[in-house]
Amino acid sequence: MQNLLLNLNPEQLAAVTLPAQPALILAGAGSGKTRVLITRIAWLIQTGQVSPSGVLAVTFTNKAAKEMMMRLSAMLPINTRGMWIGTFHGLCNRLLRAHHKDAGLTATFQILDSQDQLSAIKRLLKSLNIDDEKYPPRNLMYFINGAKDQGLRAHQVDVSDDYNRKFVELYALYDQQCQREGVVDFAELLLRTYELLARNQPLREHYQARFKHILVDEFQDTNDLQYKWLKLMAGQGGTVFAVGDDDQSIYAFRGANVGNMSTFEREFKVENLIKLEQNYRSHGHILDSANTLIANNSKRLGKNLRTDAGHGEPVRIYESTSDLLEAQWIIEEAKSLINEGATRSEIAILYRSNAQSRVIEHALFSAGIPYRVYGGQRYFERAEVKHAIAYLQLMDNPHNDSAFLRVVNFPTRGIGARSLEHLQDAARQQGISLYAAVPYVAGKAGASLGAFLKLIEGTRFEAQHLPLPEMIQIMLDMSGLITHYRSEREGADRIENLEQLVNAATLFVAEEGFGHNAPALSGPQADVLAAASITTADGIEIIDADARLSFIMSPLSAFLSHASLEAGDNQAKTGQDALQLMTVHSSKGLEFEAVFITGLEEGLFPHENSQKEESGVEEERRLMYVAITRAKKRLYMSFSQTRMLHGQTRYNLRSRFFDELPEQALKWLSPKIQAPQHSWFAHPKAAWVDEPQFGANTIANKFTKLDLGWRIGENVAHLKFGEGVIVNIEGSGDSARAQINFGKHGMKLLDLTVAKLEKV
DNA sequence: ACCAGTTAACTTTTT
DNA sequence: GTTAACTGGT
Repeated sequence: MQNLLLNLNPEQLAAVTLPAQPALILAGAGSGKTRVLITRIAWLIQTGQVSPSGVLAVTFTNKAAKEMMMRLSAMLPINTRGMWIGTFHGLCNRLLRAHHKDAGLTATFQILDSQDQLSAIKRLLKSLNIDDEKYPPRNLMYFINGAKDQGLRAHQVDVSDDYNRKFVELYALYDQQCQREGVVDFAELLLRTYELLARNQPLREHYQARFKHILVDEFQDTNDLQYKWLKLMAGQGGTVFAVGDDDQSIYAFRGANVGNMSTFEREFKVENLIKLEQNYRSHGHILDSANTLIANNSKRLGKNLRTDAGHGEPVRIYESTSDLLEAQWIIEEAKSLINEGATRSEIAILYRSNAQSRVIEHALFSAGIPYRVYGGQRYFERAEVKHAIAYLQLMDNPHNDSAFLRVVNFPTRGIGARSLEHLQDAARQQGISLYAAVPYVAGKAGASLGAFLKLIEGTRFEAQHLPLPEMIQIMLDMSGLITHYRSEREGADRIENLEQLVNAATLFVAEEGFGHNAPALSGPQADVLAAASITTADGIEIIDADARLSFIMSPLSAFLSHASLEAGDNQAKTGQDALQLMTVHSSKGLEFEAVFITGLEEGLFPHENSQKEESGVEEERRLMYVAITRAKKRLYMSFSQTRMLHGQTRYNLRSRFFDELPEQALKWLSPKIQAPQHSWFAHPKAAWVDEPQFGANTIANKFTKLDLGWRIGENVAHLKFGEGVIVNIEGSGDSARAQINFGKHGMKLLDLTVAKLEKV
């Protein structure tokens, strides 16, 4: 038996071996948070305090859940497959499948991803003849998800005005539509499970008794409903072990509530609060920068990272004149890093928003440097895969109208808008699904719809007793998808993706233990199965949800939920050693030898949409904190005076975050403040490299427009508004006015003859 | 049913 | 500058 506790620092050791009481672990970036969480589970099991089936470990991403399982099986001789380790949504899916009747769902209920949800909402609005200008589908979706994330049903939402009343009404109708179609959205998975457990006492008590230890990763990212869910699962005296970092809370925009950390502390009467402040990732100057920056936030639980690694190199800061040059500079630096022996995949280029990647990609492409962009389209989100999935969904649950509409005329089979209108009328009249309404449509339209219905039923018949991969192969052939893409010019990739679906199914069936060669249970996990069926004191039989999908649903249902819950790899194909490009958000949890944080400009980072409220700026600051703490040895930050955004040139000030960094940790590679007479000529390098790109009609000639000595792009200072950049000048002489970007004070139009402006 | 041409929008993102 | 969604013509 290996000693799990070796090589833990005193804080980590204390956290791992805490008594069975509620605990909050404040774990800074790079402090070994995941390690503590996993070792805690292993230690609890190894010391006999809990059996593997008594552990509930919740994460936010599938990646994190997988990593946890992998590392846990490396520590202990157990099969983690049957354990309750997963995402909130994955675990809820399992519970709802096992108890679908109690939850008011069909056995084959299907899960809508955000795309599906939006189209379901659009469909709803259309069927109700509601003006989607007045009630934008996207807003309605945010409204519904926001309410659900707080644990509120339509009738529980406070109505403030008529506009809101309509939203609430539509929320209720949306839920009815989903119920009719046998589908649930992501938020519904959680809310349904919550309601199931809240209402069903025997079930609740069963799971509360079962899960002796509940462990939560990234606790700062929980929303209100997830917190309530955890509270319900834990019950009285439940032991929740929450690990998180309030300084890394960057998902408030999707409902995450950092306040859950202090609420948890209060409501669970947490006596065990441990801070992990020893950082094993970054050198001193980098860490100092992170610490000094984040100290500007007001609402913090308080934490300061330290390292034994020494100061290391200073943080390098570069000011560029244009986004193009910024990209070129990044590439020059990256090149020299590689020449010095750096591995490409150990270099990351981070940006605030995806739109910024284009310039950088372009420059990398021209320079012939391999790179990888995270956050592209994922496998199960590709159109052709979505189509194939829709056929499978119809085979498993024909009342899924979204799936029906997606493929009823794809490949085209002569079912146009008119035919569908008839069908939708019939369905509405009868209050049934489109599939069920087909017999009610007469004439030519009825005939072609009938043929489609026969196709689905024929496919289901042919496939019914076959293993999942063969089932999918038959669907691909019979649906005509493969034939359709074969006739398309650029269909080869799509066909390959479709064939890939068969492979994915083969892999899935093997991994989830479906089929004949499912591994037999043995060892410490046997009790997982033993609990499969229990009878409570009241004589109510409970079918216990096992963590393995194969016990509670058919391979097809399981595969479909897998497709919705795990959209597939979010990163470009691995293989070649490549530079890593991603948003700051998607960099969370990763680390690199060298990091470039780019586009550090007012309006971009912090983003302009977040500047209205102080809490918004604080979240941006945490985002910046996350970005800084990704770097191990070398950190670059850059910003540009001009940038093409939405097709027009923007003049930005450098980010306020620069003023919040410790000067002694920084090294400015270019002058911090430029002499006014130099303006964009300030960098000889810039001017030369620039010439080819700066054609006669781009930025260069804009600078030639002089008025009263003021130039577009020039940095100025105003008594009241502080520093700004001249974005535009209109008129001339005594009617000249300048549009000036004052960063946090916003854009102002000032009369140049009146305003007291100074050159900076 | 399908194409081309026009228009409006547009942080961050996992499940 | 890009893209999705819509309009009008064939």
